[in-house]
Amino acid sequence: MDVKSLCLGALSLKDASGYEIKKMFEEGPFSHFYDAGYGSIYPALNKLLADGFVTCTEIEQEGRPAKKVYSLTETGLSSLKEDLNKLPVLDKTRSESITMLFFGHLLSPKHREEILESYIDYFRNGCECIEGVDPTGQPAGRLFVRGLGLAVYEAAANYMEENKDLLLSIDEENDETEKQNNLLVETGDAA
Amino acid sequence: MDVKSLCLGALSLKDASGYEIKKMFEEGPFSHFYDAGYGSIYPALNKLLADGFVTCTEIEQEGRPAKKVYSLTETGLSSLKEDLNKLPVLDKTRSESITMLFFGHLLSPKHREEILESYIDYFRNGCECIEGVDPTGQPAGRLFVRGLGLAVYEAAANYMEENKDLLLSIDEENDETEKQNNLLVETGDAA
DNA sequence: ATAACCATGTAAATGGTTACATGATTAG
DNA sequence: CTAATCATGTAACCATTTACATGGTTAT
Repeated sequence: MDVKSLCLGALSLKDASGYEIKKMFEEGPFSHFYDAGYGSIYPALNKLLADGFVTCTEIEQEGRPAKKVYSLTETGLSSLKEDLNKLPVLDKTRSESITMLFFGHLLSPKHREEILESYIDYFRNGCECIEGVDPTGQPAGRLFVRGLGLAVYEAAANYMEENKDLLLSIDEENDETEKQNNLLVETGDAA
Repeated sequence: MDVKSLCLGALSLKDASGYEIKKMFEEGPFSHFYDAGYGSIYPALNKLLADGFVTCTEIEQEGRPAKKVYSLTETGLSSLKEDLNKLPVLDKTRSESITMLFFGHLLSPKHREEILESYIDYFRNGCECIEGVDPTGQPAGRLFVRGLGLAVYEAAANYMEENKDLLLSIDEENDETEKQNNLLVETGDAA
């Protein structure tokens, strides 16, 4: 599963241009479990076009640049189904916020709280973003994923709010160490 | 934040060899929010050694290959703290399981259930894996992250178990479409 | 005016995975 | 006897990100 398959997936929902596919990835429910930039979408679409998995119609617009709208072909749909019927690769999550909180004892209290608060905001925004999309009439798969995203984001935000003090308590525990650490950061001149 | 910073982080907990760092990533609470293979860890350690961020002691062992145990230097610790005091990059999650369930209507009912069940197992195993590590005496940061992982995994597993029927109900809704889709998969000969 | 949005693309750089290479020991 | 564990490393490959390049329109 790469950006090519992802584009095929997006096009299975509706015909779209590269620009619109990007929007689908970052605005729709898509954004919460996969992402892709222009630098990967445009080459992917050109590759799919060359392979006959999509067709392309150039559409002139008044007062806007022309856009290339892509449609799935029958071979494109078959290819997508083949991808979809493989066994999924295990999830890969890369969270710098969690990594930083994990090493909370090396952080200044101020920065630790800053990270915590913006991470809570991140999940609350995620919830709002999902809730903002009207689920009426959506197929079961998308409803399921929507609910899963909501459940996970809410659980994360709630846990963090309820356990803030666990992280903030480091201050009292390690007060002396903290001071030394901060001194080191101020003094140290690493590359 | 790359594998180099991650190695510095691991070494801030205790001195270790590349092999041991890998184990920390895949067994400890680490595994749930970041991962790295030998192909990135060994080059990272050599780079860190060349930069003076770590020192290396070769330790001969009876009946085992010699191992290189790395320790953080003062500049290494400063560098780690610098990394840690930046603003974290937003989480990046890549879930093929969710992508596949999202396109549930294009999946055979059997495969859809298979993905769902093994995804639930994945989260349940994640919980067991986290619970399997004794939290006694761990610093606040690690306790916090431990609890967060547990909360998120439990929420995901519970949601999926409670809403299984949402996905399995696609069969009745789209019975005719399904048959056509399956026919297409069997007939189609995409590259 | 200035930023944001619409719209497409390429090239270089980054960073990581996979496969390969080696080899002894121990547990099932 | 076979698989797993311990232990290190390189080279090729791959995918994606970032920076660059261009340019009109619309909203603030």
